Amino acid sequence: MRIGELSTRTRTPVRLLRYYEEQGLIASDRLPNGYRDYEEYVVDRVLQVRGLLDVGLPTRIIKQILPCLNTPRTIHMPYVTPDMVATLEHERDRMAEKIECLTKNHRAVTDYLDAVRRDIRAS
Amino acid sequence: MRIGELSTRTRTPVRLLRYYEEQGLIASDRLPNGYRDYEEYVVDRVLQVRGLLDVGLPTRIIKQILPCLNTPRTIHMPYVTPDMVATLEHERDRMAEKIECLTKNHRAVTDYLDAVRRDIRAS
DNA sequence: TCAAAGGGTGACATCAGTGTGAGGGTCAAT
DNA sequence: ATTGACCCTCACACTGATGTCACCCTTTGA
Repeated sequence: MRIGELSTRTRTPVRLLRYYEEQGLIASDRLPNGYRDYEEYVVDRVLQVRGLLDVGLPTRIIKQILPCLNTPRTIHMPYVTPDMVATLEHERDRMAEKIECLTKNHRAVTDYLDAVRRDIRAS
Repeated sequence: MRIGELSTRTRTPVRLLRYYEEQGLIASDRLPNGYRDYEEYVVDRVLQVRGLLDVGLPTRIIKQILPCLNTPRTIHMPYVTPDMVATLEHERDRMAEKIECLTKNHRAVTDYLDAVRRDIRAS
């Protein structure tokens, strides 16, 4: 598929798709006329990338996490250096921290909203 | 306490503390000589702010969420407009999405690392 | 065949969160 | 009285993710 379709299907500006490619987050073939040509799986990949960006991870890190998200993953195993393992472990821990932080604040906001609603109903 | 102590206790550059204040995320009194003077609770507040920033929320949003994190919260109730409630509900939902996304990817990375370790031990 | 829609590159702009440095006060210890 | 540590403001710079615009090519349909 060409970039326009990928854009609408992922609700992502064309500009960003090119940017993600520039950052090595997605890949594309080229048609004879130079147009980018994407495979079907790229749709999911883009959504994954956007999710991670939205959650606060930088492209640099996302690039390293991406191999973990492939199925079958056996293909990518031989390329893993101890260095990369360390990076991934670190990122995994950071993600855990973020989950904890978000969960805590999510609860706080929820509780607050509940209290507000009770307050309104009481008045 | 003065800004230096707050900085070391929160492991946050002085520059950022001033920035957070400029953005309305923390408050300070002033000593007669113009130095900022922080109350004890600001330490937690800064950590909260940093956590939320790290998780991808912009200061603009954090500012709106902060009232939810106060105890006792009754003091802040009267000021809540329906508009703010809507914003908070929206942010709460976005946080839930982020938690889900992070959890999914955290699991993926974890599984991947497990697989890698199995692979190494087998070789 | 011409216009419109879609694609390509490149570059500059913006915004938020930071870093950093200049230039200048305050205060405590020597 | 001076030094050094700490504080102040102001301001310019950078990075990363994005918006936007300029300029040119290709494909498609009236």
